[in-house]
Amino acid sequence: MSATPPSTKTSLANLAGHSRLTGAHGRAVQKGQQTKAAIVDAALGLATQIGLEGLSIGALAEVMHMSKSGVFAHFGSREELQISVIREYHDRFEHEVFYPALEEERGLPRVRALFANWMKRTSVEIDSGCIYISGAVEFDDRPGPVRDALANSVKTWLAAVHRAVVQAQEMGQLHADADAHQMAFEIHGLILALHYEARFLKYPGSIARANTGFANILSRFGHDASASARRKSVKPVQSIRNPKE
Amino acid sequence: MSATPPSTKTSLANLAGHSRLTGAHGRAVQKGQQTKAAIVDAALGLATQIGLEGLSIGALAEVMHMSKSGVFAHFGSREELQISVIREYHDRFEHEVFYPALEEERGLPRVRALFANWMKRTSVEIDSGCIYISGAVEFDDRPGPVRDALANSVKTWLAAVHRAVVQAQEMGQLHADADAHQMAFEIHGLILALHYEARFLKYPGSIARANTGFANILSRFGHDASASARRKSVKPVQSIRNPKE
DNA sequence: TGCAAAATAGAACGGTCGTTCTTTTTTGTG
DNA sequence: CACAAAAAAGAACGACCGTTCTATTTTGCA
Repeated sequence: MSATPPSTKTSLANLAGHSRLTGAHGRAVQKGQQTKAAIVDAALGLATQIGLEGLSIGALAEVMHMSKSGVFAHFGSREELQISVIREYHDRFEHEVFYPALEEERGLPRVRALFANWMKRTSVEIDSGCIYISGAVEFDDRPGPVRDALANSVKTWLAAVHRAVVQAQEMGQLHADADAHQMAFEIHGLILALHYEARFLKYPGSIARANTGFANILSRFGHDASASARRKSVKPVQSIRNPKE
Repeated sequence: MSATPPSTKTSLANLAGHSRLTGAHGRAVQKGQQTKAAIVDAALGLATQIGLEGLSIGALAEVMHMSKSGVFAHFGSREELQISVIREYHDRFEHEVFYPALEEERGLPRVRALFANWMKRTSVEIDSGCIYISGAVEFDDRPGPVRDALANSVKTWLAAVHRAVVQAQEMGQLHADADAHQMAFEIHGLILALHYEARFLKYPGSIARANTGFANILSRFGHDASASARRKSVKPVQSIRNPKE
């Protein structure tokens, strides 16, 4: 929560490149970006614990040993701070979960790697909290740029999972007529149930259950073992087909 | 969100029965309980939308066309108000989801009914929000009586689902060696994924996916079709067995 | 080293929050 | 109808919030 490098690209300050030095009047920009990155880092730590909505500039300033206005000046608004936090989280998620999985070969191995990395991260977040989950609840029906940033970030990730499943299908490692969206949905559910039951309810064994659930999903959508009765999984349950949504 | 009857038992006011009339000095209690129930009803409506933490006495007073202190006096603290809301939600959930399913016969039919009723309610909550989900995020790591009330309520419900699954096992309608906790976990995941993807991401088709997922689970844990290769579902994935949690 | 620009601090603002008091109104029954 | 108890209103509190404005300090190149 604090060992990460400054990561330069914090946000929309230096639009035109010049990757360092020279502002309009030949002036270097450095210290600002640096402390801003440190602030975002601390803010991310706070936000994962108490949520993006709970994140207050006063508390953040205290953690940073700075004045409220000093912190505030870096962002110009609380919303921009929240968005910066989301961007930072997105980047870290990408580097910890997504990119490493790309080094596994396309198809089932990559799908497994994506889930394994996701699980690793979620296991940590059982203690720390997860912005993608708490943020979803906080910005459920609160439109605006923060919600958009959050939703886009999540959608990008879920699309990556879906894409990996489709690739596994194309390579003949999963049933060709299986529904990749269905599989991604069920995997997402496992992660959410893990987070809920382990972090909130403190149920032991949740991590093992999520892993087992993933194996169960693979064994149903894969066509190795026992591909007998059901293809394309099963029809929806008879009784409830709510026309809504 | 407002058509429900007063439901008398609001909370810890009239401990000793006398189901109506006569306080300590031979005085009837009526108007108070009545408006208190109305306040809780309105509070529940607000809390499902903006969360238990977002629920403010000022906003609630405005909705009720009352003064802040007038509303406050009924609860004595914000925490007690939140707990009252949780109790009210618990009762409604019980009456809409749990009790009706008890009229189905023990075993698989009751499991199906529980899930169907749960889905019906969740489908509504895609628009309104759900306290069990938002509250879990808000009180993740915030100990206290509110968290306890919420967690106990959820645990009661999840235990009921688990019990129904075990009964279906005992009646030979599911694999005897299947893990009932695993099945309950996966079902819970479907509901959470539905809520997340439909309410936050606005993905269409989520309801159908949750229903399909349930059918998939049944077809794996049930022993009718294709009970070939895997019993007790599958072993956890090899790579990640995090000792934590 | 001087000096402008950038970064930070400090004080104050209007607003909302939960809560506490005191006062007024409403209620229900003897 | 009277009258005490219950319910509701009203005003004020201290605390924190995001934000604005002005002053001070720090920074980094000429």
